[in-house]
Amino acid sequence: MAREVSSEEEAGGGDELRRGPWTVEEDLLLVNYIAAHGEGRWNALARCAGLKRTGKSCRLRWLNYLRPDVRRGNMTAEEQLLILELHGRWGNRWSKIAQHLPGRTDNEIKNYWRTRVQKHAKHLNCDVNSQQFKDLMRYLWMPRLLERIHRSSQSQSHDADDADLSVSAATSCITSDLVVDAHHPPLAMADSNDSAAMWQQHQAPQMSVAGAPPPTTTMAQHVVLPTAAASCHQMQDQFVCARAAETTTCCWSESESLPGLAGLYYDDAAAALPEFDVETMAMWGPEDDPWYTQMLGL
DNA sequence: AAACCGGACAACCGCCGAATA
DNA sequence: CTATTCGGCGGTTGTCCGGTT
Repeated sequence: MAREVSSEEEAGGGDELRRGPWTVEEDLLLVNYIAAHGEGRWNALARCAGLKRTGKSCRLRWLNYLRPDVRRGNMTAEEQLLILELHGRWGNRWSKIAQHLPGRTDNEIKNYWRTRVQKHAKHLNCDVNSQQFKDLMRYLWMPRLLERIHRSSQSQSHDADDADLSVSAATSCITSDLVVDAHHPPLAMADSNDSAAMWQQHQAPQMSVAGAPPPTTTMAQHVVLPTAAASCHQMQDQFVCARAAETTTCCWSESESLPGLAGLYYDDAAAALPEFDVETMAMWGPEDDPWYTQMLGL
């Protein structure tokens, strides 16, 4: 947030390096200099631009705030889902996660995680890195986000022309490369190890409906899903199928703390998490309250 | 109206590896 | 080869602001 420079600050500035919030004048200096000369060599840039800031400070200000492609505002459901998903894979690799959310900075994602996700872990009185909390995210919050994405894309799909635009640019860029196959990992993602691991996590529980023949393993109908919404539809459908099946053989989490949880759907998961308070499970705001109420049959 | 509190986010710090002199 | 500089990253702190008491 830029603010006016106080008279004291101007008087006492001298050759001292400035710290604290950036002013409008500093922002203009930095933006204009980068527009004329490009970014990089930040220490020299800071000197040449006449900024009494460290090169590091200039770089951070540019990357996190001034860059024209920085996205601001609330995280979309798609972005939240991706953050949960990618954090589950990579942990606190914020810059790596940010690479998959165009326009979002590592700092913003880190702040989001700390202020939103960790806050809820604290309210639930469980460690954010615990398997219990991870299961909660995976079986309650992520399906919930999927549901919201699905619902919003359904409602927008009535506007046929705008259907694809309903998905944020952020996640559509990322998941456009997801190649979903009923029995094979995604074929095209950033790196093969990650894609295989992510596929395992996205894979639906293997179902074995009583009396039904086991699913064929020769099915190889690759479906290229062009948008995040499409891949979420697939995942959502898999959740629903899993729930519909009378008996399930789970292949998701092998949680020791919640051994029966893997592969369950909302109500099952809620029943398996009796230690959590209903109110504190409401992660996504007041609009989710009715959903939680319904979920728990209250 | 003022004090207090907590959430959100901007900014800084320390460390590390890569690049360069 | 070594020392220094630079850029990137993750953790932490500081600041602002709105809500509550």
